[in-house]
Amino acid sequence: MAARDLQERIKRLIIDRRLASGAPLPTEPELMEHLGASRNSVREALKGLQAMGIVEIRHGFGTYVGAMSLAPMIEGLAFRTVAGHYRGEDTLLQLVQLREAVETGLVSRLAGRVPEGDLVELDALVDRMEEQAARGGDGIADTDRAFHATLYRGLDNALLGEVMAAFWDAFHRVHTDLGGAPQDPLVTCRQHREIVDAVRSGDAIRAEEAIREHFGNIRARVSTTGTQDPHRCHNERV
Amino acid sequence: MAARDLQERIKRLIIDRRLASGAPLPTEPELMEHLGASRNSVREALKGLQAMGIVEIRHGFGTYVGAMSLAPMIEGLAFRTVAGHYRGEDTLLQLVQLREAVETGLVSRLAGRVPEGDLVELDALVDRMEEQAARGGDGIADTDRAFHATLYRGLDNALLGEVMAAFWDAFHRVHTDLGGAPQDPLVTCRQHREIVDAVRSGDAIRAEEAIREHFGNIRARVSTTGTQDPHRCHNERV
DNA sequence: AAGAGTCAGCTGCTCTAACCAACTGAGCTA
DNA sequence: TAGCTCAGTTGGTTAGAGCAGCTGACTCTT
Repeated sequence: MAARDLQERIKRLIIDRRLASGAPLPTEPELMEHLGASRNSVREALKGLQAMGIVEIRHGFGTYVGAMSLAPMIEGLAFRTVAGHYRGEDTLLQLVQLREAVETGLVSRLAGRVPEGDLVELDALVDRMEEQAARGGDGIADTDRAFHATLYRGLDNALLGEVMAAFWDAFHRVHTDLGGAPQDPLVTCRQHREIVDAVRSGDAIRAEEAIREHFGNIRARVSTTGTQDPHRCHNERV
Repeated sequence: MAARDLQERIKRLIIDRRLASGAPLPTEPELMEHLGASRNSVREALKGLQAMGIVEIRHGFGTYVGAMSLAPMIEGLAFRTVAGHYRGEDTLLQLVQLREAVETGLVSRLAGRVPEGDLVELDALVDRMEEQAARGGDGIADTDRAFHATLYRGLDNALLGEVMAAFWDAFHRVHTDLGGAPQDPLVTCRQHREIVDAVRSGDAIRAEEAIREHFGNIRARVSTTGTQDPHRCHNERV
């Protein structure tokens, strides 16, 4: 009763005081008095808000308004996918399809509208990706993530970009946790190059096709990922 | 230190034991012993997991594996949007654009692929919507939600449908909380009818255009929503 | 014998009080 | 002046007690 209520009241406090991300919240004793609850209840409420990214707690320093990033969503999506996977569901494939559906829709809108500066940056990222592929593939995942982030920057909508990045993160994290088959770096590089070229040419159909082929490659890898016993890979992050 | 770790260990417990949604978790005393932590720490960890929808706590009954729905994501998105809005940011518009971008991408894929049964259901929903519009608009929001949910059912991907529904919920909740301008029911009905017809005809371009017009209408409403003082509408849910 | 009411026992919820650990900043020392 | 130390603040953790909601078995009534 009280706990749920406390969370709402703390949220209202943030709204009412127009607190921006990073702004300090009252200390625990202050919140205790302001909310008329015990320390324990206040802390439990804060823990819940922390899990939602609304609040950020720094030991020995204070409590602050959180970045409200989509990190909690990534957490939830990833766990949901891993848990479902181990119970024999096709959750990982669904996650890939989610990304594919959304990204094909977005890229056709992007075709021909990406600023030249971003296109140059994308080219550079693919260059780096090829370089990393030649050296064994170290750090290629980060480059891949940067590629997608840069691509969707042209949409001029921070939220949209964040959501795309969140889906990418969730997929990547689950895939590595589950010990999925690594991608062929050369094929991946070629596909990314094609995406840049297609977007630059302004051909929406071709861009969509390029994304679809890229995801077709990913889907193939996912399908080969069998259900492993979780006890066998205890370094996984869930 | 311990709290974050405890959450991970509880998550691993769910994974390792292959617990499905609704399965009972150990009681608090059992978790205390199993995890070697105090009651308080265990509870704080559970509160965090509860906020992420991973765990469901029922007073006087027990703790269970949660439905892992996207409800927490809705919560986070909604709060982020409301908080940003009151600080003068265009967060609500960004949320609409997110929906528009994603749904236009999906509907073009849906065109001509929706099963006849779903199409009939969509027709019935629009019929009901028109009826509700004539009677003053009561319950029209629920029908609208059902419409979008039914539409994307044809994608045959539960996760995708849930994400769409989550975006709808987040927008709707924020819009009502902020006391946004109500839509013109008749226009909305006409636009939904057009969407069904377009999808049935199999014309992807037309379907996309129908969705875009629908969102153009929504965007217009959003733009007229000024920043109100939160103290003036205390029945808002944040 | 069937039904309703009661109570014991589980469960999670809240509170108090004390101590531990991380960080900051003022003041001291070299 | 530069660096160190230490006291004070903040959150982290533990402990123990009592409150509150739910279940199921027991008992009493009909």
